[in-house]
Amino acid sequence: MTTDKSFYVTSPIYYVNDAPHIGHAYTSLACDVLARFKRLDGYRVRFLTGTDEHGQKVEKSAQAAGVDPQAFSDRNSAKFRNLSQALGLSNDDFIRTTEPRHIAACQEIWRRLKERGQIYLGSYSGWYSVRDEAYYAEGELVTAPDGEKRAPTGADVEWVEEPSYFFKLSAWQQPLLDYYAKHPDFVLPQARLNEVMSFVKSGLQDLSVSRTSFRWGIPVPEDPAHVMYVWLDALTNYLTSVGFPDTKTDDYRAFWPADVHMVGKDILRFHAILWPAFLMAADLEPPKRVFAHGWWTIEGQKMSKSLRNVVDPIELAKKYGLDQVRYFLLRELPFGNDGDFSHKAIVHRTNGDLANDYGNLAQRVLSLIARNCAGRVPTPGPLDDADNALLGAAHGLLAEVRADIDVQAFHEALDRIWTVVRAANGYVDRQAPWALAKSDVPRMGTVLYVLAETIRHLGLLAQPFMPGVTGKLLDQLAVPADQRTFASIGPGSALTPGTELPKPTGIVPRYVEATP
RNA sequence: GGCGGAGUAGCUCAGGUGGCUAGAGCAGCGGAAUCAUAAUCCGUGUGUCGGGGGUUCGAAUCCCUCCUCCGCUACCA
Repeated sequence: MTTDKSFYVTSPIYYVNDAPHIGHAYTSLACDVLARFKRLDGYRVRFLTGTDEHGQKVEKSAQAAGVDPQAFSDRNSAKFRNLSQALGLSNDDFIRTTEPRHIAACQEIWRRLKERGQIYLGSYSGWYSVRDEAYYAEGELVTAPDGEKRAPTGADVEWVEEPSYFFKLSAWQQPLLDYYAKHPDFVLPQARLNEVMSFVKSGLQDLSVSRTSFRWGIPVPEDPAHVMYVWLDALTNYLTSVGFPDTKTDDYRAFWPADVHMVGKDILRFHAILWPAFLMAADLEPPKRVFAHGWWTIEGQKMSKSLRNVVDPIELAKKYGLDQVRYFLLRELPFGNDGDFSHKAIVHRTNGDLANDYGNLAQRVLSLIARNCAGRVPTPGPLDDADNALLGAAHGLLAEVRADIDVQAFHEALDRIWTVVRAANGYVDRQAPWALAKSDVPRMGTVLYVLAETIRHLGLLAQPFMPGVTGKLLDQLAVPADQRTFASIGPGSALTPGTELPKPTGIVPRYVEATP
């Protein structure tokens, strides 16, 4: 399908100093659902993910591991690439900040900012701990019993100054506030925009955007003693992927400004304040939306290395099934909220919603057809009110789900689809096609046709969330590959009576506890 | 401390520009059915809508106040 509609969604680039965990998977899956939905809805889509590889932490971790930072980054970046594969992500690009294309983009952004007088050389001063190799903010310091200021780690701190380039962030306070006012949906959930605005209102200071204290970063053009501040480096990846600094390319024109930057709530500020400020200062357009989602606890506990409860998403997918994990993460809680991931919850949720409601609906309908209609799509007769009500609900779903997806309300979208799943199960019981098989065969055909059409829609619409399960469902309805986009929603692409169907098999297994 | 959000059935939440007998899912209880993955369907909630006060013919929904919880309050990412 050709179209002039385009959609650009990004995950953050993940820091190679971390091991992939459920939080990374969550962000990426949300992006993936958006990307898949928009593709099915006729958009030209670009979904970007990747890894963030510069910074003092990486430099130090590499040192500790006895390898050079590039080798360290190569190794850990590969873990995130594997994660994308294991999750079945449909990303169109995987960017690494150590790639030449990205270094070029960053240096060009820098030049632009410099030319436009947005960056100046000054000196960065602050409380520095030699032992921790880190600066601390005034507020973080603690006063020791002897009256001396100490780092929160207890280390000695000293007041030091180093030369640094600064970005005139202070100049963008009002333009940012104007931008927020003009784009009230720039940050979602809305409560997060309030936080961002109050932060900006409280006053912005110029930002140190270069460092001389370590080397693992992108050299500042014409002053290679400095490397760029990691966030200026990292955020620019969103531009790199669409071809920047070449703003004339097809990709750049189609995809910039980005439609959604999906981020965890911890990095919202960088995306909602620094990033639009950098862009405006470079005379580039700010993104259309930043969505800040919440965090998962594990069995009621915060995930942490020390608790050793860090969940490997690949293991989860192996244990529960990839589509089950996808469904659970996006259905269990309002997107944006924090939630708890527990074994009990995912089993309850997926057995109840997926196996019992969704999978079993498909199975009962398909096997009724297999047994009573010689395995062919039945021929419908006249439709009564009950038939029209169910079909109408199925046909009307797209518009409603689309509205939910457009504000990243994944849980609402799924809830809405499930109202039709439940309605369909109720319809099966009330119509009792197994009884009609003995009393009124033509009516039975109508009922089963209505049901087949209904599950076709339920299959089409759930594709972004569960590509595997829905693929099996659509296969069993003999829906051709080219009739699986949302263009096939509605009666225009209805199943053709008489079409031969494959033998039905279950599409979603129940999770059965291993008996000890 | 400052700013912001939230407190609604056992659980998770929706509603909230004031006005149908306050809703959904799950759990529980009762029943039906037997096509299906022992899956499904139907029925069932006397809830102080956090407490108190106020405005109003009428408030979960507006105002005041109190209590509780949560988030944000910049340069490791």
